Amino acid sequence: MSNTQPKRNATEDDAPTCAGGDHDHQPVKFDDSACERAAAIFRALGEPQRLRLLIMLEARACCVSELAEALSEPLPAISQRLRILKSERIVRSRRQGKHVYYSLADEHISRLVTNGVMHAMEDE
Amino acid sequence: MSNTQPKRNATEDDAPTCAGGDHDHQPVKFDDSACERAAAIFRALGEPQRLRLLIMLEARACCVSELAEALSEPLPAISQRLRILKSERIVRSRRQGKHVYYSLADEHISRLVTNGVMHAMEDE
DNA sequence: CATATACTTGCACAATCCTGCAACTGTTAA
DNA sequence: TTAACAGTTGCAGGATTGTGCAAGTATATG
Repeated sequence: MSNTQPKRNATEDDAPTCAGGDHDHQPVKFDDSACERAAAIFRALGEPQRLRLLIMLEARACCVSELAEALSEPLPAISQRLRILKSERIVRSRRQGKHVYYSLADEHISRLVTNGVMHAMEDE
Repeated sequence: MSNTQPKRNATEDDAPTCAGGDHDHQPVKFDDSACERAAAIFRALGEPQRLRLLIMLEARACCVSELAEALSEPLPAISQRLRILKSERIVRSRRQGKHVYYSLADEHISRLVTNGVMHAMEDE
């Protein structure tokens, strides 16, 4: 027998670690929904334009027109991106008179953004 | 054209990002390429299947067939995903006999993955 | 009420990306 | 060398997603 195989070569007598989806064991500490939720967050962070928005919001809360002007982009585009970020609970909006101010939802997000950009800067 | 917009001490000069300039204020210090690089990393983390792969690799290095079996997915699919992750320098591969073992590239990535999943679990 | 400002949403087009199958390369064993 | 195993890569199809313009809401002011 090929003992070159790491350890497991059973076809299906041994339940896979976290696949399947039939029953939840607890070999893995992450359930499926958390995995998908995390991926959704990462995906929302995965566009340069949205990320730039978040980087600006990390410094301070901004209203839409402010962001649009700073990034030299049409206001609807900014609004769309903020909408996506908000739908993932990455940003939070509060109305103040005529303006709607956006800010990062919590410290976790802030750290995620910072870590990602830091890593990118170090790496290259 | 009275601007009712909130105070913006910065001039109408757009591009607060330093595309070429060096010394800026302290609002945000990041260049465009870092932003795109970071977005690329986030995007790579932004698919549940890839993220699951990374979560497994966070525990220990695995070879492709091992991952394929654990996740009950065809081997080419796993290989494709690993290829994408490797192209972003998120994972690293080392050959050992017949097998190719993959592992997370560095601690930064590991922390990014952990933070993302943690956040997802807390949030929902 | 009417108007201007601030922002949002709908819709169509284009680009991107994921998936699955098949064929190909590389490595070990006989 | 051949055969079998381990991974990789190429190529459509199909779905998801970003973009831009236009029209729609919402709030404040005259």
